[in-house]
Amino acid sequence: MPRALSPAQVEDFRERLCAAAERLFAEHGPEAVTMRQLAAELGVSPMTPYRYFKDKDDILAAVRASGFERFARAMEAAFHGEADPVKRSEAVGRAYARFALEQSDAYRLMFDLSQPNEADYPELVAASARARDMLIGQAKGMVDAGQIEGDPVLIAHMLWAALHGGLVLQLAGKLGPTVDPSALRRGTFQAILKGLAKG
Amino acid sequence: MPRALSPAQVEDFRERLCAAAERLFAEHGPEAVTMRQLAAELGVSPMTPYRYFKDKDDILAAVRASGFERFARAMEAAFHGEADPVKRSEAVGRAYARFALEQSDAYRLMFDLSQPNEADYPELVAASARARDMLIGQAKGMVDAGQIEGDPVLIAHMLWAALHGGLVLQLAGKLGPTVDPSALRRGTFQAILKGLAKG
DNA sequence: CACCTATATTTTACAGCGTAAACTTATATC
DNA sequence: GATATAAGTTTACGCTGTAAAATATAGGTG
Repeated sequence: MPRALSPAQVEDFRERLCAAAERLFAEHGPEAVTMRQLAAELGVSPMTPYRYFKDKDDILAAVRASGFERFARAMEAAFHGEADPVKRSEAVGRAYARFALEQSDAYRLMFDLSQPNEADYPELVAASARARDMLIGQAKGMVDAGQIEGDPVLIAHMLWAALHGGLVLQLAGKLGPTVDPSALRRGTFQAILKGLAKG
Repeated sequence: MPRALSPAQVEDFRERLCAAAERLFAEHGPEAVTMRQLAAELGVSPMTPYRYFKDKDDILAAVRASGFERFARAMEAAFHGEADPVKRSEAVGRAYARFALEQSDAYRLMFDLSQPNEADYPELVAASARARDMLIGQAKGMVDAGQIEGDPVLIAHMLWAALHGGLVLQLAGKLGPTVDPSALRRGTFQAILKGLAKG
């Protein structure tokens, strides 16, 4: 079918390849997955993906960006499902943790420290920023509601860092056998909010 | 010089190779560093390292273990430099953050999510546990001093997760331009301790 | 209809990878 | 000094990502 691939066809191929890549990257790690495997998965020759992606790194960036998009969507859904600022913040926090644990492969890829080529991929930057803005808006809601006091941006990052840190230690298997990850998250959240309480 | 390599010679070669590997891994990422480069760095043939390490993964594990060892030493030094439990906890926290930032390449390698082969390398497990025990002991000190209340193990992990999370977000460049990383760490620490304060 | 042209796709090819196996070299023991 | 043995090198193989060349297929034009 040469002569002009429609944008829809291009997008379709990109999505199918990303889906396969996410599954394989998650299962074996990005380094262990070869372009030949990826191509075989879609039933095309090894060089075909290069018409749709610059190179293997570009595929990884696309997979990570799609992860950030689903991540942002999950938190936005939780946000819109609750009206009360405190309940909202709890719901967003739960959505965050649920995403990280249920789609831990995606989460791992998204926050992998050894992949900081981020700046080269605008889509990735945008999707990542969307997730961060979500968290900041949510902290602002709690401050505006008079629940806590302080700079909403700083507070958002405090909660984010604590949540992310706990999840990352859990995923890395560094939590020690007696620590319940869920209790850790709840305890940290409560302690921080109590520490920031107004008055 | 065949016939029997003394343990000291073996250890010497291992250490020299680890030093070179840490530098190169940090600079280019472990995947981008080849065995041939590593060998050339020591002036030996590409296969010589295989007499001292099982394979490339084994070298990475050794580098990470040595990072954890220096990490534990840095915190232990901070611990012994202060007597008061609260000052101690602050000093250990500062030592933690200083290590993560000054030796960020090592820290990155140590906590890289995509390297969970940990269990296969007892040395690595031991060195990692030593760092964790340090943090737990320090939280216990604060609880015993009556400063805060709760399960010391849980509290240690709360502080650890918050600290690690903030550092990891900082190293991944996800903090946003208006957030001062140091203020973030201090704020989180204070909020958690205030939230856990006795009475 | 046939033909040409533009592009999607495949084929081929290459340098470089980790490392197994064969080979070389040099000493410690007899 | 001969020999056994371990350290170190060379060679070789099946991979990898991907550049370049070759092929196949569609639409526009006569």
